[in-house]
Amino acid sequence: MAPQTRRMAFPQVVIERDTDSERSSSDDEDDFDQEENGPQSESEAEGEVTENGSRGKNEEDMDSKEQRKAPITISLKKVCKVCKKPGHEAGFKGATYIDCPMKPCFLCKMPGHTTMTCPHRVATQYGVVPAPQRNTHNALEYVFQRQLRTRLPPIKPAYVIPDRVCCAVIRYHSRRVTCLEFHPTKNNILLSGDKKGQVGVWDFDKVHEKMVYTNIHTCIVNNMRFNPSNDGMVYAASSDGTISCTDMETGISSSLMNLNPDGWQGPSSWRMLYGMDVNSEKNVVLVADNFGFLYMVDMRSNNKSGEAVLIHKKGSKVVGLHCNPLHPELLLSCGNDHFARIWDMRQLKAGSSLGDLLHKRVVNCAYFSPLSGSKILTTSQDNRLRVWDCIFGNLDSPSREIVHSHDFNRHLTPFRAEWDPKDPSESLAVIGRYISENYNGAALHPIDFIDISTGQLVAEVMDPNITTISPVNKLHPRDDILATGSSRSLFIWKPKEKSEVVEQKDEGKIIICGSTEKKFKRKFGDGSDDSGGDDDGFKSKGKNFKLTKSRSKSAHCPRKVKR
DNA sequence: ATCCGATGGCTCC
DNA sequence: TGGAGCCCCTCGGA
Repeated sequence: MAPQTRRMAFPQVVIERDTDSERSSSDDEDDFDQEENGPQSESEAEGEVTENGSRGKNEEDMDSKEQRKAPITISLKKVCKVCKKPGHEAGFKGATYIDCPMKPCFLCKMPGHTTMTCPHRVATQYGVVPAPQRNTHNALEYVFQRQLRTRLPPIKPAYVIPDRVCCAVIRYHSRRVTCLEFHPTKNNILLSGDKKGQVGVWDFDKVHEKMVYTNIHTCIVNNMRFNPSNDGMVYAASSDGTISCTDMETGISSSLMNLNPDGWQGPSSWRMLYGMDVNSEKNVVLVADNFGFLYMVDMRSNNKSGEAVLIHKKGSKVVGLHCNPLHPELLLSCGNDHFARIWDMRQLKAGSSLGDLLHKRVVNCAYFSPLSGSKILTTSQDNRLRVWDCIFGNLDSPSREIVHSHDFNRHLTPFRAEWDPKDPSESLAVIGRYISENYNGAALHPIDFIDISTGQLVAEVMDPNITTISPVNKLHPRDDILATGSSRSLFIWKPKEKSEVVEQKDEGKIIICGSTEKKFKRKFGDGSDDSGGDDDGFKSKGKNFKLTKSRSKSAHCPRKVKR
């Protein structure tokens, strides 16, 4: 197979097909056949495995006869760890993952090919299902076209992609990061929540200062929002069943609501809060739980307002809530019942949704577009982003489906495609990628920038030192900055040219937190490892860590991935 | 180096 | 409807 290049605008990274993969079958023969009796056919090998697997009552007799005849030869023929059949083997060959050919494509879920040859991987816009031509000219759509569409400039501006890590805190959290939120007015403050319930307040202009509040929640922080009338206060919804309201300066926190006042009575009664948003027009915090219910808390009185409303299938998790930025009466919810739903806040009762957007799998998140609020973008575990171009039009099917790898659901924070809040054309979204690519010998998981109006991959950003998956990403509301939560670490990305011109005092710093500092010092290179000669040194208060820039074609990766 | 476990959703019965 | 068992690229700690 000829090497294939991925179609992309920026950065230019040539993906070389790992030649190991192409000779994998011959490798199998060479590496795994331990027989001394010469070559053996596939069927014989299979028979041998079967025999080993079904050793019955006569096994001792057979063994003794064979012992007398000839020395025992044990076949070490390996079987595929996925389908348990011999002849092929799924797993990493170097930094390239070889799929089991017996399974449907891991990326697009269609049978007949593997991820390696999936057309969506070779050219990502291949899988975009275009918007159907509809003739639905209703009055609402007419109003929308006249009043709202005119606010959007007809020509898309050039995208600015933050693609260089300018600072990072390694192991800032003690468990994996679950959510991020930029401060609404202070440009350099990033909030992060983790699986343990801790909330970090990171000033990425003062990288060395670590501030993590540990007493706010007892388990997963699922969503955070700032109080729109007091940006020193932040609300957080947690799987401990509480909404917290915390003063960012002091860390003093109060609980607005507790769904488990009697403590742990078993998993069937424990309520967890997932989706959350604030509606500043109506002065309420909206939260939803793992049993399908929506709750509202008045922000002025801090009292629960009204009764809980069943908005998704009873007993299913409601993972996302989003208030429309322009129409305060519109609410969008999504959950594990495979639906995203549009609601009228004035008529909130079970079964009265304005629209039900069906997905094939769990919906990780659903967001209105950030400026006009007239589009919807959802991330579903069926490896597809879905776009509805106009919420006032026909909602029966999405305008576009974009195949994208983000379906791993266990042990990882769910991936969420996030709008770029600065993009006036409302077409740029960012989302981490689950599947890895072989970038010059390292298996890296890029963060993708996708033009959701075309399905085209605008950019994939990665850094050779970030070998973990980055499911949590958020774009800055005003600056060209991307924040990433990857495992327990936080990263701040800026555009290359910009960060080279505007050097801030702590720019380019990496701080390693926690008890495993020595281990990470080795990993990131303190002179003792073979990380190559031309890395950029990042000096930070008496320590000297190295972090290589994201490179384009000449990218090299100091740390080979061993699997 | 290797193993293990925390975990969530899905399918099958 | 509910429980058992399964699962395909994790990640970090013992």
